[in-house]
Amino acid sequence: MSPTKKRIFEEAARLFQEKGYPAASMRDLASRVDLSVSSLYSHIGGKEEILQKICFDNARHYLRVMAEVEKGPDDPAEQVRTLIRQHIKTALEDITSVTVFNDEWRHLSEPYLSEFAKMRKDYERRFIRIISNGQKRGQFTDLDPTIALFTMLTSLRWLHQWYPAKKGISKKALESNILAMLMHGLEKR
Amino acid sequence: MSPTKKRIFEEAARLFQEKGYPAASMRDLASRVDLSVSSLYSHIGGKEEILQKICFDNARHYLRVMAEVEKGPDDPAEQVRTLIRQHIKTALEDITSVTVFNDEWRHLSEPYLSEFAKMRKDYERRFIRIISNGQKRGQFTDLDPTIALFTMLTSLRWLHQWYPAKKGISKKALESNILAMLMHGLEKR
DNA sequence: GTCTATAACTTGATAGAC
DNA sequence: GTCTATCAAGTTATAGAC
Repeated sequence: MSPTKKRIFEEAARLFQEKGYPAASMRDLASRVDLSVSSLYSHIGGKEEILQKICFDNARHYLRVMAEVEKGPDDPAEQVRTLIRQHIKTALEDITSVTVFNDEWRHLSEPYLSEFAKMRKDYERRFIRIISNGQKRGQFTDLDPTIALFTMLTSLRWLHQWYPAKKGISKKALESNILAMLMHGLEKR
Repeated sequence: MSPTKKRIFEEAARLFQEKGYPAASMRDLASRVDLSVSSLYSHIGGKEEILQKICFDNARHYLRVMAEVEKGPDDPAEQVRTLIRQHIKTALEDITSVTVFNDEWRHLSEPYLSEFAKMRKDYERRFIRIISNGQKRGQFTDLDPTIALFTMLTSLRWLHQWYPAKKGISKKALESNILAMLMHGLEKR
């Protein structure tokens, strides 16, 4: 990918995060990369192409991690911990892209929207299977697996608003705190 | 409020939830309430007025609940439980409005945006104080209070996508599962 | 309160010169 | 690959008749 094209994608991700996809205009984007609007179209096919790349790159990434975890040791508690750690790691490494992936995917048009939903559903199904396994072995509390899953997945969504501002806390500390919160909860017992 | 005005606000909330505020047009809204676009303006001042009402009604509600909790028994664990229960209750009772409040507030224009941010920050500050109190008394684990707070607050944000589809599970069961997950975590110990 | 018609503006995208 | 100029469609909102 050419340097200009790369810059366009990076600035677009930032813009989509700040304003949301529909409110982000190609004029905004052009001004940020210091090009005219029409010049953008020498590098990309259109606005939605950018959203598609962000969404599917991330979806593929998460599915790849899931496949690795499934191939690894058959220990549900460790598998869940690995998945959460990966979510945190990915979110911190490329918080802009992950945020857009999380919040803006619904603005994909068909048939991309359906394709994306399928991948998402697949990921959730496989995650829930791991949680169910852990419950069968008595490692996990008998919560509804879906509730447990979504509580974990969404609890990472505040990072992009909050973490950049709070430099005092290290990535390691952040990871261990979130992991402790989700695995052990707030209350002592 | 007149019945027509009420219907406009209700349909608008649904529309904002489905498409997001910027992508929801007054034409969409007019068509849903079976009026012409111009007739909408006999009932409301404009598009953003609807968003403002949703955001500030909810913000005031949450702050009112917080005030009651602060006046109640000085037991941090019980206070946190009450707050979470209230979040779940409110979300289930008016899931559309709460979702818009959560996801679309950033599209408020000034000075409303700053006013809203102030109320939000106030709520967070007071919630964090309760968590810190619980930690000082040894009721809570020594997590970073901000991390604990946002993990709790955002973990409720998936309800609107998921709960309407999954009728098998009762509100009571949902509440106890989420509460258990946040207070005790996934893992047995 | 309702409508039709329209103003004033922004949107994504393209034509065509250089 | 860059630009200026422009298009066609969509946006919120209003004027004014009934």
